[in-house]
Amino acid sequence: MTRRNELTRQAARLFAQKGYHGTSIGDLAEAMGVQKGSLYAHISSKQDLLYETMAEGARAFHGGLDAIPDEAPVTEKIRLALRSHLQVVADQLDVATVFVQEWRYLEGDRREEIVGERRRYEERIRALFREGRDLGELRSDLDDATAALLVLSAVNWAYTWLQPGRATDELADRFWAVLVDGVRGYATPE
Amino acid sequence: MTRRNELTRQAARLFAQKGYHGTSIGDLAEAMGVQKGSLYAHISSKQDLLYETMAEGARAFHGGLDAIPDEAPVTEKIRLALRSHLQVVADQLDVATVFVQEWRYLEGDRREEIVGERRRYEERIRALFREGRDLGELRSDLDDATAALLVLSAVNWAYTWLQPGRATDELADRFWAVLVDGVRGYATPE
DNA sequence: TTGCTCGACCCTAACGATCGTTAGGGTACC
DNA sequence: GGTACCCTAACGATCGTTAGGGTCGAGCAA
Repeated sequence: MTRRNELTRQAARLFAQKGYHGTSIGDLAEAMGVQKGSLYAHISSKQDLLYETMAEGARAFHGGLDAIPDEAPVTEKIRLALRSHLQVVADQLDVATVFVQEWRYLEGDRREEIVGERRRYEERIRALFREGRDLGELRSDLDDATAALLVLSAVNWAYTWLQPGRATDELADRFWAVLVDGVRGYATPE
Repeated sequence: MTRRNELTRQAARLFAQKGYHGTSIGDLAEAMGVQKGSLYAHISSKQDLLYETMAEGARAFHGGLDAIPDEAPVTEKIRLALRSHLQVVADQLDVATVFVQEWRYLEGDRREEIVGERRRYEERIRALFREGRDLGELRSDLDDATAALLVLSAVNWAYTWLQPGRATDELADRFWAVLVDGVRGYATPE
């Protein structure tokens, strides 16, 4: 683990804990056991650290979806997507936290870039529900945009309550069970 | 509208837009068309403004739930709770935004107070699902804690996408429809 | 009507602290 | 002789906050 990587990790941790603007270069230096001026041997600005954390988050979330097999049934793909997302949050809680709530402090082109990654990710999730309805694997009268929004919102909030120690996959499956069959437990015949 | 109230409103707006630490007293003064020192005729610290916004948020969210009739069926109560929550977010988007994502910058006792209000609110939602399962209005094998977590997470994220102009109640009902009957549309017989 | 007070509101000017960043020099290991 | 790493010391800017003084209209007494 190079010194540079350690700095990125500490930055993710502190940004997650106290926010980007709430974390000073001095805080970061203290966490590294170093004078604050010394950090500039590794970075050229505080923004660098934010951007790097965001880029790592984007990579992790997209990478998770990439592993989902194309030929699986849609409900299964949704289940795997839920697992993947929560797994990323659990494995890299700090990075995920920053990715979700500190992106607005990015400046310039990097901001547009990360916003684009976020949008692309959401679009991939939305596509699952659209596809599922079109293929007849989900109910024909499904409001797929709303369903996708429900799921995306839920997992985007996961960083606030997810405990990395706990069985994350099982939790994802429980989410999935509620989502797929609803809370009432019998379908309304049309 | 007193000058003091106008300041609180501007604070909510700026805190929502740029974050608590990202908003300076100078920014607030500029929004009020005043020199920054002048603000201290109205407040005694920047924290005051944050606390006040949070308190207003807590009041609004709890007030919404209070209007739900006790004797209604549980599924109906859940529908009304969804409507109420989204309505508060739509009506007071700035306040809701700050309430949801800036609470961690509160300091001292006020922080504990607001955290308590948040927890109490979530408990009221959880109770709906527990009660619904116990009364047999929801499926008997329902994981009520997970269902509540799903809903709470989804609505807590609403401030990021909700557009106050759009038909909020209808949107809440669409959420409810997905939640109640699921995306698959037929129950798995056990 | 005039004169006076009071409260609401704002000003300028500065305080000490902290911010992110830079310059220039030093040590130690490959 | 690099290369990786860290130091001290300071820069100008901005932070939240305070002190002290000023303006203006409403309310009331003469």
